[in-house]
Amino acid sequence: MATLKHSKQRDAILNFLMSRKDHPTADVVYSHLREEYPNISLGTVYRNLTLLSELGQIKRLHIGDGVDHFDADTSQHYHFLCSECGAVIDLKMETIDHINQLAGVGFDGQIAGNITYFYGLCPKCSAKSGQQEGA
Amino acid sequence: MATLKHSKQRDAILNFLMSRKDHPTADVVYSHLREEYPNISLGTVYRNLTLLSELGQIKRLHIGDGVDHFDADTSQHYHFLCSECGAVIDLKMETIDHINQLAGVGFDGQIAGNITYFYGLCPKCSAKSGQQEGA
DNA sequence: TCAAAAATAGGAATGATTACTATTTTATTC
DNA sequence: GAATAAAATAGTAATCATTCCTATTTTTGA
Repeated sequence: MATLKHSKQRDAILNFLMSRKDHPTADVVYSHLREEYPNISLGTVYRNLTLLSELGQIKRLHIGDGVDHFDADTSQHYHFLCSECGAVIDLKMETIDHINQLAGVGFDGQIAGNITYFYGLCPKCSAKSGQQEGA
Repeated sequence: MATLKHSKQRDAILNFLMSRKDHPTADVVYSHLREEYPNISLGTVYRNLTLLSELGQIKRLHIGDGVDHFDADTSQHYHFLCSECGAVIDLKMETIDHINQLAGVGFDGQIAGNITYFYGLCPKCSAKSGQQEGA
């Protein structure tokens, strides 16, 4: 893969990801892309998602639910995972990179960064649970 | 599984985990346990690791390398993942739970906690890389 | 000792992801 | 615009971690 060649499928995958504020899995991307490209293969979706993340155009998220999620927003932000419905939501918050310093205290290696995500109840599930308790 | 019955295999799995300060995968546990129990099955290892983690006696770690790791140290601590050799190392550092407050600013859901791990070069790989640069 | 419940061994099944290959598409040169 | 080489695709097979299934064995309490 010396020089990169254009592909409609890759463009469509990136465009689809950019149109979403949730964080789709490869399978979700595949399902939606098939509406426009009925013959697109899951392998193509995976290959391009991997390629795009290696190019730094998207981020691959391992949030511990056993499936990779993808995010076209490459700006600095954090993720929240709803323990109830599994939704992955962006958190626009100040950086917490100062924790790297805390982690480095008394550690002889080099801390390059951290992976952090938050969990709990998303706004929707939080509202539901509030109602039920009240009822 | 109403009442829990004793099993030598489960004890051996927990003992093995407690004897290690790294964070073995199910397959590593399986390989070592086979020395003592040549007929132990991988299914038994997985079932007991899952059971023990549900009982809160061990922790299951998703560190994003595609394989689950297990940790018999259930006390508050953080983990470091070496980008070079894949080692998982304990970091004894002060709590960073204040980041939950930061994450909650302007978020309508409920933040219950965070999953955080650090990455970079472990002490050994850090030393090696330093030598090579110098040579 | 006996019986019921739980655990095991062994292997099959699942599900996400990657690998393989013949064909198609893209980009470049004439 | 045709010829060509490189890259991408579709479709499918393979891989790998993990879970599920079932007949047999172990544990435990009476």
